[in-house]
Amino acid sequence: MLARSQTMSGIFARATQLGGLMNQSVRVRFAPSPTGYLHIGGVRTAIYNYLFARRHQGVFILRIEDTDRQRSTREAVRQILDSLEWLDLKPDEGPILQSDRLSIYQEHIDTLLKRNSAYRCYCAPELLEKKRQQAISEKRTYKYDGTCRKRDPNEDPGERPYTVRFRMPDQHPDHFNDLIMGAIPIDGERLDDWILVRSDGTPTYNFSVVVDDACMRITHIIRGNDHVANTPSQIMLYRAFDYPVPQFAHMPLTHGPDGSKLSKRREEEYRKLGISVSVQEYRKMGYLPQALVNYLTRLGWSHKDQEIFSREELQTKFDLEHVGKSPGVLDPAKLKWINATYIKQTSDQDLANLLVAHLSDHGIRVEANERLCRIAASLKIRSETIVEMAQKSLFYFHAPTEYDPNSIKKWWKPGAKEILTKIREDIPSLDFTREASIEKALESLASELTEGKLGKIAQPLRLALTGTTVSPSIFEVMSILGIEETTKRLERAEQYLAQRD
RNA sequence: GGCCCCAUCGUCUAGCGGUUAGGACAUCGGCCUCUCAAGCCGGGAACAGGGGUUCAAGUCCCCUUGGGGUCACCA
Repeated sequence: MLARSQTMSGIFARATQLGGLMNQSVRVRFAPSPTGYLHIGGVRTAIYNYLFARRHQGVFILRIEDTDRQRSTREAVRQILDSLEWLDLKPDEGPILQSDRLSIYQEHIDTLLKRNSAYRCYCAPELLEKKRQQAISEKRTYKYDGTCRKRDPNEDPGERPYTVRFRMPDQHPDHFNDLIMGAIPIDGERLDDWILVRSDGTPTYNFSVVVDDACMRITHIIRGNDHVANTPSQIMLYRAFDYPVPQFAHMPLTHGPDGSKLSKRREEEYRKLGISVSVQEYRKMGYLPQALVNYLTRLGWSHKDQEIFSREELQTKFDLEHVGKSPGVLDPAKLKWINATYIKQTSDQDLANLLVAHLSDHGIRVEANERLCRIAASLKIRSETIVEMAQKSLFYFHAPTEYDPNSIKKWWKPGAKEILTKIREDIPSLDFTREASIEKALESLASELTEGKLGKIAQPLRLALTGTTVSPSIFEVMSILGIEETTKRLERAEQYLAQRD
């Protein structure tokens, strides 16, 4: 009874101090660990947090979980920042580094120790490992046996290394309420005196997360489903501090085509399928950030039948209620379709700007001038990615060095050379700035030479100009290539045919 | 293995007791057409299985099966 009222007043005091959690504005966070590039599943978590914050006029915080100094790198932090910026998911606060907050954890440990809610544990790691192995072999759930729990805190065990453990209370709630998953039972058997501070003095993840989330007054913890099992232990820690317990929303994980959680170790496999665990890869593969955000949001969340959402729509429509409970499988085909949809909506100038970088991968150095805009315009309905667009635009920059053999067989039958010659001779009389002018000329040529069949002229011509029989409108191609280049390519084809025949 | 979660077309999903089970991607036809696309029209394709509850079950309950997650001095 006494304990209960103390707890209640503790919560009240804290809540007052914080301005009251009830009518407090939403504060969410994304907390990746900087151990490599940003994981695509992490991106989805970031998006949901970001969108939730916007929807509720809340604050989106970025926190870097770098207590594992072995694996954390500055480079990884930079990559995370870059990726979030690319996706336009910039945090309102942060990045906050856990490694800068070590003293805060220390204070919290002192509090816990003082309250007898934690104790030092001198058990040797080897011994604990042995006990765990034994539990496993006996098919029991391993649980710390509490050897050091009963130790007198004032006794001096000397200079031996120790960890700090949480003194798990006997009483615990029988469930917690998850905004996505619903009621999740809490299994007391799984609650044990877990480690808060390692023997090297660094805080463990479960400990630092709680302290940080509480101190940053996070109201809603939206994170991956793989954290559900930790949640009960974390809730118990909030209670030990008399901190208000935030709302939890565990979102289903993103799976690979094989149906299991995406793994960074399987990049090779994924590559062949057109997917990746790394966000940056999607950028390299020519995806638009808005398309990726649209796809990732819609993977696991829905708004009736709508597929395409502007950022504004996402920010007003996103809600946790319509997040599904089952994992989503990454589907590159749908991602491509969404990307293609976004490409069509993107201005020629923006596409040209994107193209510049991808063309340089092909050794082509150009600027996003008017010509490149026209090239982009000619390709935008035919490209699912910017990479594909760049690939398809190559013929604009390089005259064909060879012609597709099958196409030659089909379209450059004897007599083809005469058609090409005729076209070339007509060129000086055409207005190349107007596609209609070219179209008119070729049509009249068709009625003269091929019984009005434009295809019989266009295809041999296309082969001469592009080296293949697939390209944007031939009139558009000629117009973009210009009189001089078109003439040159025609002459070259004629030469080729002259040699052959 | 213990614990937890999940289950509608191949994939993402709508559905919140009464539907010809809808949409999107993919796929397959057709139209359009200078090729390829885009666009338009159309087809095939799903409630994992079994018990209940109910006048009525994709929708509620239980079991089975299947899938996933998690069990550290990692995060």
